[in-house]
Amino acid sequence: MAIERRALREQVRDELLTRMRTGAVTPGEGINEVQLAAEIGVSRTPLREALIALETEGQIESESGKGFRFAALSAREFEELAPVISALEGLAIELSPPAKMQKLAARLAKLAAEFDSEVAAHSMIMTRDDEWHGVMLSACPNQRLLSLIATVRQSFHRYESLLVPNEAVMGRVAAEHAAIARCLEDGDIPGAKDALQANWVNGAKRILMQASSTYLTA
Amino acid sequence: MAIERRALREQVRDELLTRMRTGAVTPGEGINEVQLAAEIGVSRTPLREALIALETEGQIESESGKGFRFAALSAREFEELAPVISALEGLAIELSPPAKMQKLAARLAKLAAEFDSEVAAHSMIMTRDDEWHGVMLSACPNQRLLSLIATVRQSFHRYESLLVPNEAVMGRVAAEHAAIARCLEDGDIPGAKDALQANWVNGAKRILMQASSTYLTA
DNA sequence: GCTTGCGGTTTTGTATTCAGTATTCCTAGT
DNA sequence: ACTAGGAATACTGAATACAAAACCGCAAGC
Repeated sequence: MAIERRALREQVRDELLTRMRTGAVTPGEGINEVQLAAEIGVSRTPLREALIALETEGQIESESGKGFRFAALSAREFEELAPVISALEGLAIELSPPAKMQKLAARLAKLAAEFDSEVAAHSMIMTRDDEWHGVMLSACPNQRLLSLIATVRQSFHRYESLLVPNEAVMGRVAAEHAAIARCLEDGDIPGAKDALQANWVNGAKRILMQASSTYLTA
Repeated sequence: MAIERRALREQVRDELLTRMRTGAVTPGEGINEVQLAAEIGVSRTPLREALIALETEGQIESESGKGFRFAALSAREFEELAPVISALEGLAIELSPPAKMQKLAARLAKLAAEFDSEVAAHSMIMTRDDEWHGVMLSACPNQRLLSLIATVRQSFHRYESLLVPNEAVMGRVAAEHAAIARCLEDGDIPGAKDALQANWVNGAKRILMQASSTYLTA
């Protein structure tokens, strides 16, 4: 086993992300650095470093002198994220070698089918969704694009986790995966892109309608 | 005038960016924190915070224990950036209200024309290019998208600044601006997107061919 | 009654210190 | 001569300390 030594700031970053996704913190909430650092069990320095990293990713906001706060959730941003993700993932598919893509299609279809049957807990859905997209993107050679996608997906997942009922996510994910896999098996890249876009955008709309708007600010 | 008070880390970040763009540092070069901090005139803390922010933007790399280094320039990444930018900016155009877009078209055409005639220094070209794109994107309501574009453009500009002869940039920019403005005046969004994409991708290729590869690693 | 100025307190922003790790350079052994 | 080992050095990563700015409450004045 390759022993791994991760910087503290990375671990803190992950901890913060899970807290944000599990609802352990309320969106928009201000951050008291000493208190939070104590809670996590590190000093302020690595905490601040994690906060700064998350800030440039758009997950945390800050104001000079006022400190950091967890980014507020807004219906507006949620709707903004959908087209961005679909455009980026569509591009990723387009840039992937068609041959490789077609090979992946079978695996994707299988994963999509398994998905349906499985009674999945909320967190499990996310994990599976991430896994599926990981496979789909695994043929894309554009590293920079992949890293961007990862960032944006993080933001989106936060919304899904917090304000979306399980069944809705299930619905979006299942339909999306199946449709895309079908297109990819046929080598129909434009079709896959359309499916992606339709699912993301419509999915976001649908989700917003039934969202328990406890968290949303606007 | 609204008095502005920016955090030190922000100012350091800008300073680092200009150093990277003006070639004051060589790509891939390791960073000595104490030395660089002294040079800039701040302590290590805000410097590190700036470095971390730039790292999540992809402009700086780090390895645990080894510290930070300025991101190396690779032909590969340069080629990777082009399709990402064009996809994002294309999406931005698509999401902008057509009416507003058409209003902007005239201004864009005028700016593009001025551009040609002006004997522009290297830095001036960049400034004008930024300005032009700023106008083009000013009708896009998707904040998240705009912020992503800004980040990616930063990375791209670094390549252009360092390894591209003036005339080549001029060529790309002039052709791109004129073509896009024309399409937008006609309300031809798909055409504008195509023009964008063609210019970015071909431009990148052309630039790479004639690039003084002093800086490039691969 | 509402505003406004002041003192104290809390919290952030930055500097400094400490500890742990990588690197370098020298020495000793083959 | 060349390599392995180890001490010395330098630098990063994290913790702590300090300074400055923002918040809170209260009281005085309009």
